[in-house]
Amino acid sequence: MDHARLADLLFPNVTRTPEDIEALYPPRQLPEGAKVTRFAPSPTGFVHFGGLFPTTIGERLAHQSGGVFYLRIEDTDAKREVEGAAEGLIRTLEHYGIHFDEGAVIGEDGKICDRGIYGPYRQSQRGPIYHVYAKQLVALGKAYPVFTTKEELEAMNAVDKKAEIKAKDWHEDQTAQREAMLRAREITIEEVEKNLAEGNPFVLRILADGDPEKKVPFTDLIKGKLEIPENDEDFVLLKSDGIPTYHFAHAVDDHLMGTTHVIRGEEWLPSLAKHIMLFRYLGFRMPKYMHIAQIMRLDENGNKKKLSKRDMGANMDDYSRMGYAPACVCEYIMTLLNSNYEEWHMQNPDKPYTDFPFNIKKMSNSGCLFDFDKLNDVSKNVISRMSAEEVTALVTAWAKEYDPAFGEQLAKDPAFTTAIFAIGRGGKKPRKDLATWADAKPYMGFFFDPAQTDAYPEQFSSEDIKAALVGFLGGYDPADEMNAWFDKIKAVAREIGYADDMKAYKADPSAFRGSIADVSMFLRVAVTGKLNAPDLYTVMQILGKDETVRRVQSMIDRL
RNA sequence: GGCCCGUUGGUCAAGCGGUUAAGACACCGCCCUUUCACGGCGGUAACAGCAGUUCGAUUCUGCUACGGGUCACCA
Repeated sequence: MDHARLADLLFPNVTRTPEDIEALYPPRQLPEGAKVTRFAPSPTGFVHFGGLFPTTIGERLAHQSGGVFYLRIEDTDAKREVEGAAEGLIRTLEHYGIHFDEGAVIGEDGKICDRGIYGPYRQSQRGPIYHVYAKQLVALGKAYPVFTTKEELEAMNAVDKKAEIKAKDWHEDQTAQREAMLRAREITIEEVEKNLAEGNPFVLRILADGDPEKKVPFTDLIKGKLEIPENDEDFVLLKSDGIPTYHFAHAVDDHLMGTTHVIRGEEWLPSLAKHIMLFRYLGFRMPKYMHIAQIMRLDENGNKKKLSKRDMGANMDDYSRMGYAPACVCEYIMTLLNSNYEEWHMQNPDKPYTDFPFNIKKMSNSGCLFDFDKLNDVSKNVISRMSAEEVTALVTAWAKEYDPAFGEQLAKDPAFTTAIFAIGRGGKKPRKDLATWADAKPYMGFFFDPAQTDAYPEQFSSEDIKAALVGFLGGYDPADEMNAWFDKIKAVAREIGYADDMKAYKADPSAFRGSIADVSMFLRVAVTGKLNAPDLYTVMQILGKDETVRRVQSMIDRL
């Protein structure tokens, strides 16, 4: 077989050499130790939690080391591509504070364009580059074409390959595949010419020289020392439309773009042998790899499953809908990423997570379960540290989108809303009422509208309650300091036979009709409509005299 | 089914041959408290199993079990 001739036959239009291409991609001028990482999504949908995870690692590693973090769009499968997905991906990532130094970006016209000199950053636009390397491999005798007729191709596209194999016996299928592969290798130059003349499409397959009995040592930055069986599968390099497969594009792009660290899910581990082979054939130096464990979820049977796109809690846009602040989600991700993050954060409560010295060694090598309880806890802490102004702005923005009527109320008087969120905020022990913005309404919605009123517990008579409320109204003076205000409530309690001192009440409950706690509750329900609410004195202060009196009077009227 | 990866409490996890096996979340109890939220104190709860190496294994090795992943002209 004349490989050079075959190469010319297969790629008549490719005139450049790999050297020509290399010249276009000069080595990056970066400080010692700087890492170059990338996020390389296929534009087939939204960003999901399992994707944000490795992305955050890449971003941290690059920016922490003074390196480059870039975005490359792996749009090599036109069939699966979703219109507008790439733009959505970029916007979502931006929302979570992930910024790219280079790569595909959204231009001023809202369309995707390239920024940086290592592009193009969309694989669909890199066809000619891949073909140069493909031609080289053919010329070297390391790749060969496999032709199919158009009819065969259509038939292949029609069946679900994976389902088909699943139905078959694995062993039988693999033996058949192996035989077909060996046969395909024997193609002659005459057959190639004939097929080409007939216009039959071909895929380019690698000629694998590996022996799976032999293991090659490989060090993964997370998994540690691994033993990878050599690849003996003639996997596809170029599909029949001339577009590369992931494997081929990965080798060419990450080499040319100067990626130093590839961060990807551990589902890629089984194809690592292919990549090792490809880098060797191409004469490229391999980047370092980090294969990270998948985020898991629990299925109906209580078994762990990879968190995939369709799952609850997978779509990052769902978090926005649920009212999780990006800062909270990022914080949660950091706790999962590095086990010592929480400790660091407790010691540095005011520093942004980007100050945390992220360490690869501290990463877990087994898959963790997504835990909403933990997310909520982290989230409450993050929000409790925000200023009232910040909370007001974020809750209002969220509500305007997901609960417009409530959003209107919040926006009507920002000073009023801010005063509400200032309750118990600041200081050493801030309130932690909010895990999501959606928690705001049940927490403080009564300020705007005590629509639903909790019922008074049955053991209290309407007469007692009414007497307490009337008594309160009689002495109510909004100018009172908190102590004076509470003393008056105590006085009311005494008048109606309720204990004004909890110790006395607890010592002998039977001596009283109830306690000051109950009287406070009568008032709380009247004013807030709720059995539980933030500090009542402050609530009344914010509500103002007129509204407070109106609400208490309204309750009296209803009793 | 072959290959690969993994396995410390309900969850996330420290631990790198000798520890009373951290801590966080969740849960329970007590305290603080006019409710709630916060905070404080305490509690329940774990090295998948079996061999081997060793004076000594959670830690090293092997096997088994279980879980996960992968085996496309998808990434």
